[in-house]
Amino acid sequence: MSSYKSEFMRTMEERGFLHQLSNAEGLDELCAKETVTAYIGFDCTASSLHVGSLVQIMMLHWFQKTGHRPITLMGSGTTRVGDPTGKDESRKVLTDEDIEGNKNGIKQVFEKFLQFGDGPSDAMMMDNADWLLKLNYMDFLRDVGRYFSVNQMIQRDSVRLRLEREQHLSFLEFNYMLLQGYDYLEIHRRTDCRLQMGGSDQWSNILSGVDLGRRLADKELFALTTPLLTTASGAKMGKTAAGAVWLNADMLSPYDYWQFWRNTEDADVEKFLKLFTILPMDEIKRLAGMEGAEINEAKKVLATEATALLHGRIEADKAAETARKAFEEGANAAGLPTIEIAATELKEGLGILNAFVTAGLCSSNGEVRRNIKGGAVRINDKAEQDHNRSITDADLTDDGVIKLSLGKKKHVLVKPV
RNA sequence: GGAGGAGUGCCCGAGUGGCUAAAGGGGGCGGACUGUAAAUCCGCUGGCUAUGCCUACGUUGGUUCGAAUCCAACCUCCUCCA
Repeated sequence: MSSYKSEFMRTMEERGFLHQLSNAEGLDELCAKETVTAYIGFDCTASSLHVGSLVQIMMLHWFQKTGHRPITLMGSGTTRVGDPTGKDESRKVLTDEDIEGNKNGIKQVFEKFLQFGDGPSDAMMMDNADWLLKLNYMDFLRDVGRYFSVNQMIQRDSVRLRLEREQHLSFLEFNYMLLQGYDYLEIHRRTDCRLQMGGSDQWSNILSGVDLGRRLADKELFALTTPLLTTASGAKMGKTAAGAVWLNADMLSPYDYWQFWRNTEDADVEKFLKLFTILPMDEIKRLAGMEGAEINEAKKVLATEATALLHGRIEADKAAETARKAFEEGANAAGLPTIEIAATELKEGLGILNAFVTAGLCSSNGEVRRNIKGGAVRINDKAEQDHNRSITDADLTDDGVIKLSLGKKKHVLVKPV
């Protein structure tokens, strides 16, 4: 079925990673012949990546698994500029300290998916600040700027949309594509990297680098993008009830991460199994063949496998077990997200509004009030109608905790310490 | 540099002196139905120490008893001219 010779390209194709390729045959041949180096860049705009980046990370994972060398590029240099792609407005300028902090937060995730080291296919981490900060403006303009046509630059979606929407686009941001193009050239020079991958929104940025490679290094560089991920009903990937689906455990617990995958739409189960687990294809086919309520089993596998990749098998099994208890037995599973509160404070009584905000279930007292009115607020599984109610140690269950629920799916345990 | 037009809540978009925390739609959240799914239907959707107070219609000032609405300057964008 697949016409590709290299294991990497075959895998990418059958698992649904491919969207655009600059030269499919050429890349396939190269991957079949030798150990290739490829990179993907990541912005340092937040202290954790979220599931939106997971496709790219999985791609690097497979790239390494099929015998090649992946590079993760931390964009701490380009983050100082800000990628205008897909943004309505200029992003706030981040301070260098913020960027450095974000970089450190993001780094941790890669170690879960990639093996770093000095071997031929061991992953490397680079940071474009290492060369971008040293650039000399005049040299850069002359050596790189001459190859960029403003006529073409303003046709690009990232720029055109801003222009059409009558949104400000600073010259600073306008330069982003040059810098990303230059990154590719620089990484190629340093590591003989031949491939840049990324989300489909990065296509034109990647091609800038391909162009530079041909002109300044006289070498064919390759470009590969993944499809833009949306759910079957069209929503963007990566939102949950509580906000973004962060990859760092301190920003989204393994339990919540598991829940995110568990709540996948039926129509997405196969696609997600292929992209976000490393289960063999025939197993995925079997799971994806399930219908009706049975498909819930496939979703549990998806959730556990995806969670295991990120947080480890132990955490994944724990999350699955917690969910089983909470949803299938209705029990007060101890593994639910838990907040701690001083026992003395609990003795005096904690206002229900305060409690739900502290637990992170609501973002303001007003929201708690509205949810109480809407019948969504429960304490120890009992609906609560009184916004003046306090929770006290009298509410402690036999397990020594108090269970706060918002709706049917969101639960937090309060534990006195 | 000149002339004209525009900037509204998470997004789109109505509103041209008080009845406006701002129509409508989208999104989000909650409820019903289910399978912790989708679709559908219903409710909610600025904050607070809450029959009141505060913040909010690009920014800063001003007029007025009262401003998203009027005026001035500034910022950004669009169109035409130079």
